[in-house]
Amino acid sequence: MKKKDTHAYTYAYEYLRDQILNGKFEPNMKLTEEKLAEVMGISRTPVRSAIAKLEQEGLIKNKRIFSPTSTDIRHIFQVRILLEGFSSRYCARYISEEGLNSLRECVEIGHTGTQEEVMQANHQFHQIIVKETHNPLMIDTIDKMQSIIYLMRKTVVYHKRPNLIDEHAEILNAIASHDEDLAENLMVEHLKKDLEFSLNLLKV
Amino acid sequence: MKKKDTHAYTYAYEYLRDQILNGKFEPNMKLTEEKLAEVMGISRTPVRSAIAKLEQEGLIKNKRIFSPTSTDIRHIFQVRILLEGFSSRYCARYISEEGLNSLRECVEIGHTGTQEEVMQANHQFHQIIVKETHNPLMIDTIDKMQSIIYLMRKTVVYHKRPNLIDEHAEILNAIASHDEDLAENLMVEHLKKDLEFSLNLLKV
DNA sequence: TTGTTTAAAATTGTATACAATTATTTAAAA
DNA sequence: TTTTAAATAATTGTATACAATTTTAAACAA
Repeated sequence: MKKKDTHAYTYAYEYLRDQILNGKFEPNMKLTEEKLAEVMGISRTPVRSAIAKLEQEGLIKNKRIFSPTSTDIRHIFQVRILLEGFSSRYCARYISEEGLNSLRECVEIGHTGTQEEVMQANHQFHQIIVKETHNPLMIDTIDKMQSIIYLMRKTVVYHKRPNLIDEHAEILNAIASHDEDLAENLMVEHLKKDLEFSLNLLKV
Repeated sequence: MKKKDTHAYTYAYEYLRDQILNGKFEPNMKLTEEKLAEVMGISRTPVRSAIAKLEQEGLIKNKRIFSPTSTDIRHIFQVRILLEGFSSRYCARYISEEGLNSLRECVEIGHTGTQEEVMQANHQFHQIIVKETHNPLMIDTIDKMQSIIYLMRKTVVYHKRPNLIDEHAEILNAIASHDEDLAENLMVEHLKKDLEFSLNLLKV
């Protein structure tokens, strides 16, 4: 199953990440390097690197699968809201015409696409806004949260949260009309709704 | 020089970090695992881990010493200001009495301590405020920026930026009197001044 | 010169053996 | 029994050899 055109540690990273995100591991399960290495048909060394990286991203904590509590998720969103709120404000002031068009496309797909496409477009919409800050640290920090954000997004799209796409459209409008306060506020409210919607579902 | 009571990879991490922060390496210099391992008297394996961690913290980029441009530093502060501004607001609402006392102590040392103590107290002051959010991701994110922030702080303290401690005292007052807006604003302004002061000095 | 191709060297990635540490089990004492 | 201590097993940390890759240098053609 090992690909020849990529490094073993990349394979290990992606394999582990997918397994975790798709819930193939018991929550809180202990990961041992040797067993994983055997399953993947590689040695411990690349598995080690992969685990170290996933620890940095918060998917693994202390060699155990991290299954966030609702408090953990609230904490993650507290940071996310701060960074994406700022990014939206920044976009309202500085966004390029191409950026705007990309955002419009995402909203469009949100209305017409398949569930898989909507997932992707949703991700893109937020990604573009952050990228437009052109701040590598900002982009990177949000990037490292993506794995866990992905778990949320799946819930939201899969269970068809009401107004999801409409809210994107509103944010887009605020950005397009350079209304900084509105853009930030709408993004903050949008994310808070995502958060509460997901938490309610996860609790059931 | 290797300590017996700690892991080799911890030693490697701390050694490299210190060397970088104290400017012992050429900016942009390429780090090779084998040479570093030889210098430290350990094998490549722990050196690898250390480098990987420092890459995550932004002190190394692509196996090269990262020497931030002023644009890089502005980007870092853009994120820092966002997170510490929020934390100050949060403190103004929720801080504990112990927290307040710790902050008071930091201000006190800022007035009376040696340069080394002032450095430490300055760090503590900001650290406490972030810690009081009790948000692990927030704390962790700021933590990973510390290495680079340290470079700034050294400049600010060493060159005795005017009003440094007074501004801390004002922030403390705002927090103690639960004035959220003021606490956030003062922190934001405080950090912006740090930034500009450092950038001006570094440019000379 | 400049650019392209090939050979050599340097460096990183991976596997594996062994050492150090940590967790688990077993057995003895209270 | 319950607790403590010792022994054993499991796991992680480190060194090292070798393979794959990347970088550098050299040789040659345009």
